[in-house]
Amino acid sequence: MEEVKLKIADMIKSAINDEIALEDILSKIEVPKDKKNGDFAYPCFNLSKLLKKSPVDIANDIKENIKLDNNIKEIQVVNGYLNFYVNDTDISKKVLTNIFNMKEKYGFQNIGKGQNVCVDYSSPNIAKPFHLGHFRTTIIGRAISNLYKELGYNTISINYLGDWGRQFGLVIEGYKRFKDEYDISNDPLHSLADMYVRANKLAKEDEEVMNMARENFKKLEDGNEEYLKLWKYFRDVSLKEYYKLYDLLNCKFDSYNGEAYYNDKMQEVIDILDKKGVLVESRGAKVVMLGENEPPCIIVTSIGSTIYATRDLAAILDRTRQYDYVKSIYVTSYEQINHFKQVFEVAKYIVDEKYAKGLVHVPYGMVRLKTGKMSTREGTVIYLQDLLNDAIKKADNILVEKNNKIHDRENIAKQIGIGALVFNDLKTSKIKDVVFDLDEILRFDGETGPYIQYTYVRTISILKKAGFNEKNIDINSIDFSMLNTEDEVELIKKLDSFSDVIKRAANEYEPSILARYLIDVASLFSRFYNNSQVITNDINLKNVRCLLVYATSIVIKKGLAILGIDTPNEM
RNA sequence: GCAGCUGUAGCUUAAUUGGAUAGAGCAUUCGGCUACGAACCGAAAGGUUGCAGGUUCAAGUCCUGUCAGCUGCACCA
Repeated sequence: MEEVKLKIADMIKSAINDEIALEDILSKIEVPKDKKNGDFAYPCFNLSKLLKKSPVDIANDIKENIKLDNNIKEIQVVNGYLNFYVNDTDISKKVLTNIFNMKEKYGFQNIGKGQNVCVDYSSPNIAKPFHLGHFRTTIIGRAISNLYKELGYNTISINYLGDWGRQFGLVIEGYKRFKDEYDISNDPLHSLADMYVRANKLAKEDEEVMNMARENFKKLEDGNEEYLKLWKYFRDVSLKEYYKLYDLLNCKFDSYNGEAYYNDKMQEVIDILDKKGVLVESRGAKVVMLGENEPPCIIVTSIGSTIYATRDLAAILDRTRQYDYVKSIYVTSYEQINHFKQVFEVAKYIVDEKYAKGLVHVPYGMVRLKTGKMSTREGTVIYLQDLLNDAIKKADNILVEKNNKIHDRENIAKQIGIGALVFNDLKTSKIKDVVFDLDEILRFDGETGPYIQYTYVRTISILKKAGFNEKNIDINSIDFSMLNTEDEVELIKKLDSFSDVIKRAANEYEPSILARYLIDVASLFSRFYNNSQVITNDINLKNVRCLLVYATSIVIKKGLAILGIDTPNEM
């Protein structure tokens, strides 16, 4: 449809004697909200002053003078709008043939030409269980990474583990004091987290404990063998638990280089800033001054230690060398907006302009409970594993109830349960806070992941029953004019906009655009499915409708895959 | 206090970036399984887009003010 839009712009331009740039016309052409107003519309109001005529007269003039080609079926003038109706059979043929030829490549656009894009997401702090907050960055980050892959970029998924910092002094302190009270091998992360919480509490009450924690971390930094061994143990058991979850969620990372990895790479950052003369002393710390009324970015603290900003800068420098990225995306909650603003500002002193320009922070809203913020100390954290178990169990119960002939129930229950959770997190604008509501998250009907999965299952179920085999299809013998119901035409036009949607979702770092698109596709398909018989005695009609069903199945499967959601073959 | 984000139907939300009658899902009421899978489809009802001004042919969208919630604001990450 994009090229039709271009043609329309061209027609309008010649009809009004070239007074306006093609670009301006093109940018004004819109897709009407109501399909009764056609496939494209051009509002003539802004021409009114220029041409000194009423919008309606202008529209009528254009209509008189325009030279149509056969892409356009009809033009109508309504209230100063010029409404264009495209030739549906043309579109159907183009779209379905395209999908049929491209198959699962449909939607791919090689805009990136293999250039590297880093996506930094998930990044849990080790020695703590994975909770709902980590889930959001993981799911959103992966979707963004997949979207950029679909645009021809080579994406590098980086899990920047929180595996270093003062907190480990406390973790070690807690471990030393309380380890005998726990069965660590059974549930290492909850045990460690609990010890940490207790040590944290002690340290707040007793300055002596805090001092010991500081000392612990200092020893760790200085390479104390016993503590290093302990740290490595914490990291290993943590990763082992995380891998289980990532496996379940089907998440893969290209790098697990966390903060510790940059421990020996920060001096260079300090040196560069120093050499450029932007590193100044302030209140005993070494900082880079930023705006007039803004706090400076602290690089070295007054007691001589580095800080998270320093590590982030070291990571940026390292990633320019390792990956030569055109874009480097950070997916974190909006709490860190100012932090990244600072870091990106300072990065201009450290890396080439092109790398500094490629830095993008993608903030998302926070998960909160009806009672307030999640808090480890209050014991009000929701652990992902528990939620996954709930969702999978619910899916399993429904499967038992609805489909007793199912083949691989255990696996399909996982696909559905997890699909529901993931989709739920991706369907709304990421910047909005989400209030945790178990009933809402575990809904399987309406605008949910399972609804879309279910629609997919119906598509392939039909194709199977119809004996559809894409290898036996002669696309040239298909009569596309038989797809003439409103349901069919609308569905086809929706399928056509898939690549547009991918592009928009990637540009705006907004997976919800794709998620909502898939709801539209599923909903349009369901309507078509309900109103029209696919398997009929009219072999030509059956063939062309099967092709539509097939195209729908491809788009849904591909779309869900980008969001990180599996498509079961039955459910 | 300063800055940023959010505010749309009872609830969860959309609106192609300034366009036509603000569009969905859930919940409620009603209708549809001897048609390819009812985790579905259809219909009804539900709106002063937080509030007040302004710009514009046109404002949920832009500007100013204001209210509410959230987040950040120097050595935690």
